[in-house]
Amino acid sequence: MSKLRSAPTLDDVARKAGVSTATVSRCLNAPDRVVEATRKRVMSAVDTLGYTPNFAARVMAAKRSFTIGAIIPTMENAIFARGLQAFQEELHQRGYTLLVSSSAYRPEVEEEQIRTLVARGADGLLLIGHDRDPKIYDYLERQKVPAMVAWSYIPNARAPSIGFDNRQAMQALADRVIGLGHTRIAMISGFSQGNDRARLRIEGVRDALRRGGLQPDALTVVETSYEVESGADAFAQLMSQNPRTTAILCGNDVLAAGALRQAQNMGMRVPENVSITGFDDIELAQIVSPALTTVHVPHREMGGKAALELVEMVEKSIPGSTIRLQTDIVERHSLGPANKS
Amino acid sequence: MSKLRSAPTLDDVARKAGVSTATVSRCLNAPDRVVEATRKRVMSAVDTLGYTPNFAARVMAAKRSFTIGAIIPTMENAIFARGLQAFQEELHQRGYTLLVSSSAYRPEVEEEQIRTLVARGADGLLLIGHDRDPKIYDYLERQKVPAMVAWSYIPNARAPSIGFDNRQAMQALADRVIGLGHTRIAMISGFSQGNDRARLRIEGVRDALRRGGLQPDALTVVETSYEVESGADAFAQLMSQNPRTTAILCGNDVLAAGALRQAQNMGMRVPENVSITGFDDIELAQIVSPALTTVHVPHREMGGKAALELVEMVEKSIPGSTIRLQTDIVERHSLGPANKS
DNA sequence: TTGTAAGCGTTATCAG
DNA sequence: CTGATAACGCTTACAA
Repeated sequence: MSKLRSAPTLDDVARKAGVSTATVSRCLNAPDRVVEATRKRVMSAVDTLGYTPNFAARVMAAKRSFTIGAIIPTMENAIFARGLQAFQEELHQRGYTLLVSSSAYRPEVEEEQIRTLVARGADGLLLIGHDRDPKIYDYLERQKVPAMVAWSYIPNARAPSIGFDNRQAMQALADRVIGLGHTRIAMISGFSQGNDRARLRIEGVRDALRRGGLQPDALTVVETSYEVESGADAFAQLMSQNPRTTAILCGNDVLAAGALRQAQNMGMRVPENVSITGFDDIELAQIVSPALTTVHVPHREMGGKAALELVEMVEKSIPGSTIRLQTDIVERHSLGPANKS
Repeated sequence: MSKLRSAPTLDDVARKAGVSTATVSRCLNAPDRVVEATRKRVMSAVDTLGYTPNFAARVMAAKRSFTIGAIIPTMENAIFARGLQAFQEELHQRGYTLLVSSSAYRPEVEEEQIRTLVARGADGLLLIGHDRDPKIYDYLERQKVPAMVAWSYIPNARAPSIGFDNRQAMQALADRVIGLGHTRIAMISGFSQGNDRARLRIEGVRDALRRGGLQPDALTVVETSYEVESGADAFAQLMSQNPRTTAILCGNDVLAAGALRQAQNMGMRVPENVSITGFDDIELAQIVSPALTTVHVPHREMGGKAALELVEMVEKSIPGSTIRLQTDIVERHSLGPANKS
């Protein structure tokens, strides 16, 4: 009693090839465990029928989904795009499929999505940054779903991570700014609450201030959402608070692009009147003019290695190691010497 | 014989609440079909156990996955990001999860991903643009997986679509350019092969040329990949071919941003020496300077309505209707009157 | 309103 | 090397 025009099943293939379903299954999953002759017969049945295995059934039976989930804070700008693309390419090569969802920087949303992904049988998870309710790590451990953190390097954290030292990277950039003679410095950051990357970058600036003999506490930081518009607003606010500011360090390139636009709208020249720096080195950094001096992050390398590492964790049930990547400063044209006014 | 520390199942909940698995299932899927008292008991069992339904099992049994798949050409720039975000938000509200994958503008990859998504039990699919092997539509029909096309409006196509008339939209912009006195016009487009949006936009420019009494065949079009860098290269090429060109229409904002940068690198002023226009009105368009005159596309509206329509198609098994959205020209500063040199 | 039990399409264990 | 057959966890007629 053939179901009408429904997708062919293992059974259909088995019947057509005159073998058992077990054999068909083997042909697909362990081809070497079946003789050439039958394998051929089965394979031809497979594609004359246009058979595709039913995913849900496979997951249920095998208790593996060959699926990796990733939850990123946002898809609305390119910050995570390139790294994720590399991540997905690497996974694909290894036979895994990537499921992406975005949390809009909301911890509750992220938590819900983690649970959803786990319920869907994700074999492993990629998370951005370390900051989250410890319960989540407990949950993941109980469920035995390995997770890898990216975009942040923190050794001995709850989860292994691949990334760079946000604090040190930002400090290096701030050192440079200070070295150029800037003393009246301000910062535009993303919200640091629950965001270790943002928090550490602020700390990095303070470190540099301290090293440069300046008052770290005097640093004015405006925290805002990661949008161009917000960067623009923050810039205006900072400038009205202290018009003599000569350098504004931004938590990322998106914010910097906004600050830059606002500076120009206010009739200021960059970097002659005010210097602006970014972070991430996304494409945007090269598009604005003047192009942004920023911190280059090896996004593709990070994504690719994250995939490799996570797959290892999944397949060998090992803890996973923490990997540190280097960043470097790319000098373009938005940072110049302090204007001795 | 309790499996050690494995995720709790329906059975565990049923036992704990002293009811049958059927009842628990009902509590979760049709709460009104069970009396308040038992429902409460069940629900409390559910969350003391921290129960989450097993997705694969649910899909197998219900033959529904509450999952919608979307395949977009790229995640590397923001073209599809905003629309997709709206799409996902709307789906989420209706209890669906979105699975995204990107095909890197490669038809074979797209086809494979469509099959993967279907095998995973996607209840419906969102595809970008109409151009693809007709076999794919046949396949989708056989599998009874409804698909909706976005970013392009073409009535009576194989699949219902939501989008705008790419040809007419580009024509309107080109009309404006011509109205400003430009006659030596060139175009930078994405590859038009297998990309109806790109192809129709080129046609739109030709239409405008024709209406303006100019030679449509004389239009030089450079086709390239949708990257800033490519836009820059194309601009250089176009200018060396015909240095007297006064306006360059670009297939999208990314290309336009590249062209703009290249123009400036070559020491040309925009729009005084050459006008450049974009398409899409992504954030980028406002960030570059001069800001791009471009075609505004209602991305969020498109994404939101696509979700609504697709869910309807899935739930009511109806064909789905084709919806046309309006675009409009947003005038910023990259387009000016023709320079009568 | 609730329970019983038959699938759903694979994989995996055991025999043969 | 291949074939039966028992799970896997849930939904859903059908009965009670």
